[in-house]
Amino acid sequence: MRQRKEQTGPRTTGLNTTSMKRIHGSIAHDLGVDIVTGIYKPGDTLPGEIEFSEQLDVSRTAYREAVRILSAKGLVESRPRTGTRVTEKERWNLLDPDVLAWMFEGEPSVEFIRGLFELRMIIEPSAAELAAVRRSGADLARMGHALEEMARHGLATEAGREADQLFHHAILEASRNAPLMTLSSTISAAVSWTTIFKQRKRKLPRDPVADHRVLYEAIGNSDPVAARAAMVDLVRLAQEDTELSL
Amino acid sequence: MRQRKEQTGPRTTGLNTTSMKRIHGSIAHDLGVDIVTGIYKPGDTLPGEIEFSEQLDVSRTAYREAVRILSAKGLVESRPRTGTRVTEKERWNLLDPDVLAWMFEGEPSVEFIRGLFELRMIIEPSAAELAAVRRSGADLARMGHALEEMARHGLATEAGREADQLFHHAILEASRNAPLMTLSSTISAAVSWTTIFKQRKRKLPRDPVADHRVLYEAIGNSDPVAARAAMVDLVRLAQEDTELSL
DNA sequence: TTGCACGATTTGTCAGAGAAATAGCGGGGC
DNA sequence: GCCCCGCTATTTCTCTGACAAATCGTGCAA
Repeated sequence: MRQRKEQTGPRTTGLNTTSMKRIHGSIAHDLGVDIVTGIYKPGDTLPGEIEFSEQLDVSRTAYREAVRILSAKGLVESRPRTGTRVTEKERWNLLDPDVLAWMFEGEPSVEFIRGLFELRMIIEPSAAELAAVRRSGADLARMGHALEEMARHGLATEAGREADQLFHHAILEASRNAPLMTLSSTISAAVSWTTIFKQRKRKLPRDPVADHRVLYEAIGNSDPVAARAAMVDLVRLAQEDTELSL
Repeated sequence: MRQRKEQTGPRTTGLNTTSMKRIHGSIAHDLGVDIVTGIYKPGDTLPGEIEFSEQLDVSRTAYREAVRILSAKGLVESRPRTGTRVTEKERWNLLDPDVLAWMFEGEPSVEFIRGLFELRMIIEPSAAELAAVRRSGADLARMGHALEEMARHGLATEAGREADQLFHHAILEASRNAPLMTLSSTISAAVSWTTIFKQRKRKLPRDPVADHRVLYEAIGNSDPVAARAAMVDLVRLAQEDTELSL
């Protein structure tokens, strides 16, 4: 016995930062998805510990640890007597990798997608600029390798998408700015979303690998102005492409 | 009995996002601070559940829930047999409000402070630009009110600092971008840090309230270019001011 | 040398019992 | 009638003790 009744099954999504192998992890995942997709709305009270644990046939301990996780990400707040309630959206840690991933398990709203691209358009050009100034040879090598992978597999493949994320990640790393680097997963999510859309909805008007190469060379030449411009191009293209698909 | 032996006492810090009233909260807080300040280094193993709970005279339950919180913020990772280890810095959610607050309970490194200001210089001017285009009358009213408060109390006071944070928060809100808004607490931390420094180390060469007013009016006039410029001025000033104090 | 089984250790899960906090209700005083 | 205060019921919080599951390392065997 002691098995979860409602195992909703892994939805077809990419990477998991939280293990999710343990029960408390999968409960946190499921509840998290239900919250960010709006099944539970801000102000709603989650099932009480006894109620929930009996319904799903798990221990109160497991449920409580799951709630701790959600609480740490700002999604819920627990208090005696009133129970555990979903907090208002403004307090959610939307940039938390898990929360972001949970958002993408549903159908994120158009505004949210737009917001993410807007953020990307703010962050990445500056990151590219910094990277052009601060990059080391090792950074450059990583970018070059990712570029090769992209060229080899094409952006429509899983491997190509992975390489794309690696490329952008390498740029963030080269910016030598720790707070900026933590946004890498956020950027990745946006990148992934874009390329998925690209894959299934449109043919690209230009060769995206070539565009990446321009950026790569600008950073290689330690030319921050060109790097910023190239990144702006890159993001704008992705943005327009996505916009057409919304 | 059942009382924590080592209650390190509330360090003199500002706001708590996590309640910390409960035992698991204070354990998470203490451990979190110890991790981000480097007492536990990446790769280190945290005390085992039995060991820790006996030493501090708390239950395994409480300790485990604390570890769940830290794990949700990317600070640690638990596995059977090997124990709970501190993860490498790259995986920490530095933009998590709690993690950020914990960083500031110690003496953050110069690079980190610089990185934070760099991020602020990237984010806030764009946010101001967006706010100038999208702000509502209510947003403007909030900013105006915060401005008045700043003028009344001066930036050297606690009330003044609070008003400053409110002002910047209102701008983020007016940008109408959810992911951007979640960076508000990050910005706040940087703002708070700056003004604290200002207060105890230097006299300002210019009237900061007047500078804020320029920004406020640019946004009021729906002038994104002027708003960006004003915000750049504001952040640069804070940055230079802080730089001198490092 | 390589592969595999096993034992030891640590986290993971469960069950049950109180303790603590608190929202809401009701009674007493004015 | 209105306000303040204490009581009660409910929910989370904490503790305890037990067993399950995972996995690293060891040592044996092929």
